[in-house]
Amino acid sequence: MVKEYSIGQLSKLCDVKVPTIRYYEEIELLDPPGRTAGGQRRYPQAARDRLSMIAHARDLGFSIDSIREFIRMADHPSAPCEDLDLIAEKHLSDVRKRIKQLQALETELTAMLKSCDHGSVAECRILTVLSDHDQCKTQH
Amino acid sequence: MVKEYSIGQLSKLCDVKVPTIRYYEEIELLDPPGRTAGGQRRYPQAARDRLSMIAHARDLGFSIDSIREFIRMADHPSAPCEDLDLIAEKHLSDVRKRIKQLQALETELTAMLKSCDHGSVAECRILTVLSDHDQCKTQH
DNA sequence: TCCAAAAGCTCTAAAGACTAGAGCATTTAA
DNA sequence: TTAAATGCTCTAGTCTTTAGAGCTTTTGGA
Repeated sequence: MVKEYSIGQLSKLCDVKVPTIRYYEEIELLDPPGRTAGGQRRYPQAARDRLSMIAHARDLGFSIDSIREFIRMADHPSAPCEDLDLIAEKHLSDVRKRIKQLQALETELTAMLKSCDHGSVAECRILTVLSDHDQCKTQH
Repeated sequence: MVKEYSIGQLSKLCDVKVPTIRYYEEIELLDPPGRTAGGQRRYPQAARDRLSMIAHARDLGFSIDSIREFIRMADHPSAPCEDLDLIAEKHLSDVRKRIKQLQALETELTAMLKSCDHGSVAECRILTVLSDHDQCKTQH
């Protein structure tokens, strides 16, 4: 007998709030699950995997649209190579851009913390760094 | 005579859309500027600096509320710097976590592209990577 | 088996951070 | 001087969630 999950169980397992799960169904990011005689949702294991993937990708900062592409990719592993290649490449460059931006941000935040040596705001460079783009250690 | 900017000039200089500038004024992130006889906004240099700071901070991922804190502290320069420090620290650890996650994803996407190179159909591991935390090269 | 509590259902509305459009007024530059 | 560009306010929409009201279904213990 196959294990099924209620929406609440899925919510806990994937750390996604119940209304969010219903929202994902509404925007067709999740397939509509089966229902009990009383109308309650019952999810198969596959739904758990997918929701977990969505949650993880969201956490990584991917847009819903990007996730739709991931899903499309995953659902058609036999699609022509060029198509897959193109989609993957687009996402890879996205990921790399994101990493670069975050590394720039890391550098700046580290510099801010270093210069903010628990003095008063008068000497705190966080505000200076934030106001003046030329002060940035990196481009973005 | 002091240089003043129209809202459109400010928009171009700071790369912030015109309605967004008005929105920032509405939520009191920007001081209401002076007006011409005809009622158009005219911004002093200081407004440009502030908007530039706000835009930069938003770009770095700070929330409006965090920015409010920065501004509040800028207006009270004798206050201790620790609060500001805390905000930056919180962001820094967040940023580092995200960098690690994305680097793991980059690895997977690169592998996918490689397997696509020989004209054969890629075995799509992206969904697995995204769903299964245990598969990740790094912790998060 | 019965019943209260927990969990689920739909629907509406809000939050945060913008963004777009309608319809009109003011500035600017040829 | 006059047409184009820009600005004004106001309303309403976007996207991704999240919360609440009011009702129904499930579940677990007596």
